Amino acid sequence: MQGNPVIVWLRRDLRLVDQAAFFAAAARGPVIPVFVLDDERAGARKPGGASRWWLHHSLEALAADLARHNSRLILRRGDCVEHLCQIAEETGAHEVHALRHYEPWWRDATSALADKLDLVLHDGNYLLPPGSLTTASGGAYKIYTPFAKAARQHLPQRDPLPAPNLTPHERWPASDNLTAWGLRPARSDWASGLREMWQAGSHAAQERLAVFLHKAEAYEDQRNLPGVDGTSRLSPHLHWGEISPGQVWAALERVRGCGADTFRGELLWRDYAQNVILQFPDYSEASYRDGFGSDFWRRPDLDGGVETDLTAWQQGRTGYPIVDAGMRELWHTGWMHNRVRMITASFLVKHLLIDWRVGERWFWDTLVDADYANNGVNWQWVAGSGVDANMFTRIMAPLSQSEKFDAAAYIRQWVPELANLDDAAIHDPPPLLRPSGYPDMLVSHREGRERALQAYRAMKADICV
DNA sequence: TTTTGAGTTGTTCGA
DNA sequence: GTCGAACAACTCAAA
Repeated sequence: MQGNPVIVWLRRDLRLVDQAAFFAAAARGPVIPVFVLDDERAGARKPGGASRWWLHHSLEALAADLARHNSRLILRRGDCVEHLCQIAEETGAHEVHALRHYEPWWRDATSALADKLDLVLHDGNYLLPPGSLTTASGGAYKIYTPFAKAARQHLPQRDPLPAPNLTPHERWPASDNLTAWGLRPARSDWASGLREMWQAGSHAAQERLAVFLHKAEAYEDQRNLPGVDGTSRLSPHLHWGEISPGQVWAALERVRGCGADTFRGELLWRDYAQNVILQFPDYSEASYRDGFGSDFWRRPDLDGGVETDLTAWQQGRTGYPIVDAGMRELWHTGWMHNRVRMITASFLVKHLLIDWRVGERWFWDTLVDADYANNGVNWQWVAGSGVDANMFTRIMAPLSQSEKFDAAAYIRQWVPELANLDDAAIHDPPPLLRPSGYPDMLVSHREGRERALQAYRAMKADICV
């Protein structure tokens, strides 16, 4: 029986297993999987360079997967509503199935499409549907801890959905050529470090999960050590939906010890961040709290040092070994260890007193796991400008963080000009041991800290008037 | 309704 | 070296 085909509209849910849209669509008729690169959509964040690289390879992997299921991946570029309507008309498809996404531009696109076609939305890229949990008084959660507590109580026990049984389909609509999209670097090949580190696609994601399950027990002890490969490195796979968080959660149920539980808490942070952007769609664009407007920060138009400080931070030439190691790891691999993300972000926001949104944009462009919700929530947390309480006056000390979390080997790996220094000297190389090629500190910890606190005191005084 | 307890990931200072 | 207090004081969630 060959009924009307059904479109599966893919965004960042590029998998077959535990993908509710595929599963439901396959039960309704022949499936036409469609991915539309809609990066000129009004209000949308264009994927950053590292994200585009990842997307290229992830689509390639999904297309190969679909080919093994006697299916295809239809690629289109432009307005997603127009393309989906056109494909529906061309093929006689009567339904579009898709997973829900909560970026403001996807919410807009979804409602625009629902006006024109029979759109069936499914949950599946989060543990619980964002917005489904409410406090006792009926409001949405704003703070992580009570949110996570409630989420743990409400999580359904369910097995991941199997891959869909795709019935062969004959008449395929036209598809773009992936390579012609030019998602990979055009001029200089900055992606060699990414290629060494990553393999996109759901098979690679499953392998990452399998590897991590063997060391999840030690996660609690090792996750904060940048020099140890103690984290899951699942973030880009989860962001692109190559693996479902529900499947990761279920797999971790079988691991004993508090390490797995701590990691499940990290998965809940993903859900929490979606709840935040659902309530505050421009959360990644503007400070949540008053006082953190553009006159709080050093202004590039008034302070010529801002531009050079920013460049030094981006290039990993701040003179703080742990900061430089992190920023170079990011540039080289498209990823940075979580502990070091905090340190480098805090350094930009507090020691350099540069608007967190500038740092957020850099991370957006350079991270393979760049995620609108996670990026904004975490930068605002570091900056102390967000819904969750992190005092601005808590200023991370990069040098003691570096020692505390044993970053010597990590620094040697990413800042080779310091590789000859011993453990005692490498976190804060004294002037005599500083190699000539390695820059002085942009600002001393004491001065940077004082400047930040001074700005904060001035802001508070201003608000109270 | 009012009150109370608590908030991912800290740092510095002085005893 | 280790410990506890101060930082500065706000907002949310739940009883």
